[in-house]
Amino acid sequence: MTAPAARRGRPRNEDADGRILEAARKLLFERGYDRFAMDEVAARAQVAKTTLYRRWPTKDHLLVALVARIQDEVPVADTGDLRRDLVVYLTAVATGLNGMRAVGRPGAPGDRSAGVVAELVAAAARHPDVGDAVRALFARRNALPLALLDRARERGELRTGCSSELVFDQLAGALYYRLLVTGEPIGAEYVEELVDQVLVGAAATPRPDPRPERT
Amino acid sequence: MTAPAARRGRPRNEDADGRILEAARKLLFERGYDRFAMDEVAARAQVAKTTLYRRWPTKDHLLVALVARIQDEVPVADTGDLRRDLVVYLTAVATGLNGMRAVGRPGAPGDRSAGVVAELVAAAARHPDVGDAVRALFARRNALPLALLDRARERGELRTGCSSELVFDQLAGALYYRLLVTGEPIGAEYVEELVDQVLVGAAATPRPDPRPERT
DNA sequence: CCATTTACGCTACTGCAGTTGCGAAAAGGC
DNA sequence: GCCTTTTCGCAACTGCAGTAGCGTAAATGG
Repeated sequence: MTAPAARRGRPRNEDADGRILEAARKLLFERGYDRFAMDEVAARAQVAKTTLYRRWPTKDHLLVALVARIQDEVPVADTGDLRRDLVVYLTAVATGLNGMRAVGRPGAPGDRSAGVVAELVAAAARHPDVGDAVRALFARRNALPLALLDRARERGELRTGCSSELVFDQLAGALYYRLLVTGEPIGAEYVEELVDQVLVGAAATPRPDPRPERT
Repeated sequence: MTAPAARRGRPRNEDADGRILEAARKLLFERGYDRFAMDEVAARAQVAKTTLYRRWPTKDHLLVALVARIQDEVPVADTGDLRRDLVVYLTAVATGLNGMRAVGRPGAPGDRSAGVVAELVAAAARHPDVGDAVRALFARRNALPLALLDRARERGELRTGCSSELVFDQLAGALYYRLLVTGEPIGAEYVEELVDQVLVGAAATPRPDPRPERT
């Protein structure tokens, strides 16, 4: 796959890629995406600006390349306990998202901004190819939790007629909706409530109400 | 509330506001947000660029003002049938969102972009005050469907212990997640499946499976 | 009438994304 | 060794967001 190919002309300075991405990463975390200047990335990476644009046609493209690289692998537990596994996974996602809020900003405590994630979404909307890349990124990231749901379905724990995608949309959707739209914080309690609520709707056996508070 | 106030200096040309917003609206729909130049808005509205910036400190601010103005009131039916009312409302929202995709773009049929909505979200993330405005916008828009849920709860149709906000997060979240992240189209069937699924989880009386397909 | 206050238009400026053109460097093919 | 191909660095450029300074117009208060 990673064939050297030995093409015709002067070879690319592969070393430069790393320097650029590293410089970009630092600059992004220092300043955030808006005060992130391509000229300065080039300067810090000891590279001409044109070289930079030969690799990533726009700033947005560089951003997704950066995020794709940084993206810490969210670990997926698979203990067979669907509820617990989902809570673990979504909590990790929420923690990551909360961390993305403050990237490159003065650490205001009441920060309700979606930070880098919002810029990523906007970049995906601006350039079709960036959109494809972002979707591929998410598909890769979501493959494991989706498999979790499929396996629970095979064990007979989920209703037939409700697709795993739909269930996952509800879970991830609520999280991203909070992050991107309402801006409300996403705490651990919220994640648990959410999972419980969604699983009530998705479970095959009518579960008892997880929070029986009838007085 | 709309006191003339009769302040001290030269009064604002209120007429200009309308001209600017109208010119901006047209330009936005012609070109989309990225090829939308403030200079041209000023030119079309017969106004100096500085005047423009005296009213909206950034392009992002002008955008939200524009969207807040355009925002067609989504009608809320309240027939007492929660499922039907939610489907009606969310379908209207989905239609609106789908319409937002193509704004200012060559009408590519397979358009997966989130268009203006993504820019709105990014703008909200960039400027705290824009974020507040956008959240106020959504709060206003969502007040009625939330009331719908509250009323159903009063009728005893919803489980205790699951907040209306959480239910609404699942519904709206799935829609926005599809629009902004996965980019998948949001059809009428999807909305119905979603509502059914969420209501199974939220209903007080354990509903029968809405799609019994067990063979 | 005149001073003050605020809005307007105009021009010129900075900063940054992205482009263009060109000469030089580094590889392969012969 | 020479030609071709591709990358690189450099410098100058366009386009647009946003700003600054300044003279002028339109209102209020005395």
